[in-house]
Amino acid sequence: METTSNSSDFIREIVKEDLQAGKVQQVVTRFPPEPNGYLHIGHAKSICINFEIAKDFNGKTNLRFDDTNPLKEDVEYVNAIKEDVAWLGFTWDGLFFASDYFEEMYDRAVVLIKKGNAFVDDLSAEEIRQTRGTLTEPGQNSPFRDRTVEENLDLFARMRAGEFKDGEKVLRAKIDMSSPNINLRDPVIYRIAHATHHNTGDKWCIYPMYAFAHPLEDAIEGVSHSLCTLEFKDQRPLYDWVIRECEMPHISHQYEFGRLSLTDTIMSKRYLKKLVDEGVVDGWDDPRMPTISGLRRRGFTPESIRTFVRELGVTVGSGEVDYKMLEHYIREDLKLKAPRTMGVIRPLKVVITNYPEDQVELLDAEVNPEVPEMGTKQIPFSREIYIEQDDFMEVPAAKYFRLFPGNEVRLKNAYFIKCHDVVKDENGQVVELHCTYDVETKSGSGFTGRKVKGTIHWVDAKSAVPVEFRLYESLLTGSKEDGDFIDRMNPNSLEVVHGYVGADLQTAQPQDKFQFFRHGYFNVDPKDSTPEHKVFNLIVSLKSSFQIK
RNA sequence: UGGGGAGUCGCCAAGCGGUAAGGCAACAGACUUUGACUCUGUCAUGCGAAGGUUCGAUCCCUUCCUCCCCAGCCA
Repeated sequence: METTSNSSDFIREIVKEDLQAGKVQQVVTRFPPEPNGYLHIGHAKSICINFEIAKDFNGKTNLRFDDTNPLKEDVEYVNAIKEDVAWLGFTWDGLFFASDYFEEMYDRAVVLIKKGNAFVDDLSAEEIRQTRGTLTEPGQNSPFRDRTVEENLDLFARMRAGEFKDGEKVLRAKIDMSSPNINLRDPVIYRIAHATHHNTGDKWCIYPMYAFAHPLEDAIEGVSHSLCTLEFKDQRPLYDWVIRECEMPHISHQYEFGRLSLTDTIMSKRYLKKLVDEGVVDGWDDPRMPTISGLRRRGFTPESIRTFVRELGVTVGSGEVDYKMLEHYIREDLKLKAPRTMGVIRPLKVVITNYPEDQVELLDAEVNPEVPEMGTKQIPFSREIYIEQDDFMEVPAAKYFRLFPGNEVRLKNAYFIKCHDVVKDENGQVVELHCTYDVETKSGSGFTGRKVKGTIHWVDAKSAVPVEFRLYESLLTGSKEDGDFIDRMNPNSLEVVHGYVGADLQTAQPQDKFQFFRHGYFNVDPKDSTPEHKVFNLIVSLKSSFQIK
């Protein structure tokens, strides 16, 4: 279930005003990822904002790869990003690469040089850093700042021609070394990198920097509202400077919103990559990862993510959202979509001693009690079943109304059973229960003779399908005060358990989602699940107000 | 410290001078063949602080405090 929110936000207000004032004829936004890693839930926010705002105003949205740094980028990432955006449910109007515009960017840099607004600098990276000044002190002009236009033109052409080594020269914008905004202190706009680019191969050995390339990309595509996160706020004057000084015919404007943070969640691409590279997780799509592909494998739906993001709103605040809020939206979505079924995660065998030895009966069960239209199915029941270990206590805790010696409970969709004997192994561990059932209490029979407090789930032992359950917790524990990510890794983020599901799940397919009664929502793992050995990923557990004290 | 941004319930977030929406979480109760769902209640005399303007301020002014971002030839 996806909600439609008609609430506005400060960006939509700006767009509305621009349209009304005639400043903008056509709304064009873009999602501009750098293909240097996989997309995560934070990017999902940006994707939703860009696509949905454009849609609200009958505009267009481009998917544009900001591939200006060949050292970090790879086609593997561009393919993954395309898949993730599409899976989230968005269709881009134009598919572009910053590298499509390298030639024009070069030409615009030449325009800058000719106007005396850019110069080739021989200073080393270290020297540039040292002369940039500090937060409180202005920087110093480079000794190469006053080279003639002719010399700059010649040097820049030779940079492109490959006459210089990496780091030997850069092209810098000539703005103001004493600006209180450090981004305006003659920022580097081109650097030399003799590296093979995933798109342009070895055609180029100089690459534009983000601050120079991004505004040009937007202007070239006719982007009307360039939406980015808050940390780019200080770049805005530079963004406007580049478009103006490069004499771009279309003028784009940048607006910033607060990025998404989630509790106990790593949102740093750099660190996520590290987890992948070091094998801490099973790749970018490990179900514990906050990546789009990880959430997909975990079992989240695109609708739940979109609704979550929409309900978050668009603001300039920078808070940390409770992961419980994301969980709420996936529960809400799956509540009406996921078939109900029974699975026993930690099995305890129960023998129903008064049930005929070789009898098997089929019981009716609703596919989803909340959605009668989903119909019913039949599940087998016989003398031996498995129940959850947690659903039995030899010495019951306070307010415990599940199974214990002498107590009667309802078996979901089946009969009342009462526990008579407890079988233990040599260590005193309970290994089996002997119960009796009451044939009159059959589910659906309308029996009202007596009531029981508890209903527990079960799986018929004979037809049970052994499966693997993967139970997840967040990758991090504690809070920021507890240290860096490395100190906060949760050792229990994955627990693998072997149990049983009913025969009705024999045909479950990868990515099928179910609600196991009284447990939670699970997804059939698409990577490790086979027809013979099914793996179920815990998406989110059901809420519970009961705690054994 | 210079520049930029933000401070409304535990979290997110409306509010745009007329007397604090909503969602998440939490708690209490009802219902229950999921201790789920659903339903019903409770949950900021208060909007970072202190002054001021005003009949009236979360919204305007002043000062102060706290947090986040910027000193990559990353994006």
